[in-house]
Amino acid sequence: MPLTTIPNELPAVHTDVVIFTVQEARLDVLLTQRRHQPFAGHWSLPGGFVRIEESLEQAARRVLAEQTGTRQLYLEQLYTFGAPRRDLRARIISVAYFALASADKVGNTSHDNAWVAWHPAFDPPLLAFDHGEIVAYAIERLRYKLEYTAAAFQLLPEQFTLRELQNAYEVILRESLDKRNFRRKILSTQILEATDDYRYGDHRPARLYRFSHEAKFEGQARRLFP
Amino acid sequence: MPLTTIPNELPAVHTDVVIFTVQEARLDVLLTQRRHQPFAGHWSLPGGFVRIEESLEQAARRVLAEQTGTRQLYLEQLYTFGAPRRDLRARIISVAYFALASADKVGNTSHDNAWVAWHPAFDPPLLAFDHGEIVAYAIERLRYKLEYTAAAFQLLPEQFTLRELQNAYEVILRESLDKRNFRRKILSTQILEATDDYRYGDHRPARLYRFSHEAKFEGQARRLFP
DNA sequence: ACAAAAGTGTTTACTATACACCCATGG
DNA sequence: CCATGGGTGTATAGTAAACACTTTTGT
Repeated sequence: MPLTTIPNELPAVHTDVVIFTVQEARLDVLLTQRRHQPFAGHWSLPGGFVRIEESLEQAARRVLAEQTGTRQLYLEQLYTFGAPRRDLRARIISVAYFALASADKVGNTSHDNAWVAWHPAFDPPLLAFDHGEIVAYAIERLRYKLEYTAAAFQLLPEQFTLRELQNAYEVILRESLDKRNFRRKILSTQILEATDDYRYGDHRPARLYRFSHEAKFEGQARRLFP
Repeated sequence: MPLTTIPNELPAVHTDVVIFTVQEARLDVLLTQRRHQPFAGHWSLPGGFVRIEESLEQAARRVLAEQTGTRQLYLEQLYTFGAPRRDLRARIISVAYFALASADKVGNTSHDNAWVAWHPAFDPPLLAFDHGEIVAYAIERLRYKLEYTAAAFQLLPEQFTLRELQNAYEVILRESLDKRNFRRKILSTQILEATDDYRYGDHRPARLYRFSHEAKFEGQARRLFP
C-alpha cells in the first residue's frame, strides 16, 4: 500500500442514511425530495458528501442533523454501495447508514421543511439512483436485527407499552405474534424495565416500560448452529 | 445531493481483504509484508486502491488475484473503515472485504512470493495501520457466520471429511463439539452430499463429502427472537 | 491382535408453541 | 353495565444436549 500509488482520479465518497420509524402500524422511512436534475422531483435518501476531516459516522450524523433535525438516535453502518455507474454524472461511492428513530423525535420535519417526509418503507415511491436497492437492503437488515436482538424499542418513544413494542415487531416482520409468548419472551431477556407510569386511553391503562441501559442483551442469543 | 457540492478535497478509496483458511487445526489469515514506510517490515492485509472504473468487489478480487494468485473464493463485504487518521499520510477510506479459501488454493503463495504468508489469525503479528482492528472484526464476523450458517466448508478443499469440517468449527468457535450431534445437525441441513470417495490414512478411511450446490441453506435458520 | 479414528441411536432436559379466560377502565 | 384492550398460566410438541459402543483399517 505505497502512498505513491494513489490514483489520479478519485471517486467521491458520499453517505446516505436510511432512517426508520414505526407509527400508526406502519414502518416508515424518511425521504427528501430532490430539487435538481437528475431525478428532480424524485424522492431520495438524506445524504451528503463525507468531508475530508470527518469520520464516516460523523458525516452520517451531520447529514441527519442538517437535513432532518435529528440527533442521538441509533445508527450503524449498513453497507457501502460502489457500482461505477450508480450515479451517471460521476463516480460516487456511498457508505450507507441505518438509523432507528422514534416517530416523536422526527415527527415534525415535514412541517418545517416540505422537502422531507415519511413514506411507507414497504411501498416507497420510486427512488432516485440506487436508493430503492439501499432501502430494500436496510429493510432486510432491520428484519434480521429484530429476529436476533430486541432492537425494536429504538423505534419507539422513551417509554412505551408492550403492545406498542409488539406492534412494531408485527409491522416489521409482517406476521402476528402471540401476545402471551411475546410478553414472556421479551421480559425474560431483561432488557426492559417496568416504570410506574401507565398509558391512559379508552380502556384499561397499559403499563409503560423503558429500555434498561444496564442490561446487556448481546450474547444472550442462543446460537442456531452447530 | 447536487453534484455541485462535490468537495474539492477527496479521500482516496482503498480496499483491504481479510482472507481466512484453516490448516493444521489453526485459523490462519493471509498477510503481506510491507516494504516501505510507514510500517516498513510490518505485516498488513493485502489491499489496493479502487480504480475509477471498477466496482468495489471487482477491486477486491483484482487485489486478491494480483497479490495472492487466488480466484473464485467466497468473498463478501465486511465493513468500511474511515477514521480520518487511520493512515497518517492522507485520508484513505478502506472498504474491507472478507474471504474464505481452502488452504490448497492459496497454500503456495509464500513460496512464490516471500512477501505473502499465512499467520495465526487469533495471534497475528503486530499489524500496520488499523489492520489489527480489521482482522479482529473479521474474526467476529466469521464466528457469527458459522453460528447461523454452515459456511465453514468454504475453508476446506472441494471434498472433505466430516471430521475436517468439525475441526474447522472447533478451531474457529474455540470449543469442542460432540461428534454425533455435529454430524446429525450438519447432515440434516442437506447442504452436503456424500461422494463415493474416501480419505485414506492410518486408520479406517473416512467418507468424503462435498458442498451441494442445489441446496439452499439460507432461510433454514430458525429465528432466535421473538 | 491391537491401536486409532470412523461411524452410529437413544434418553433426557429444555425451549417454543398453542391456547382461553379474568381484569381494569372509559363511555 | 358493557365494550375494549390489558394482563396472566399451563399443557404439549419439538429441538438440543448428553452420552458409549461397534466397525474398519493400517501396522
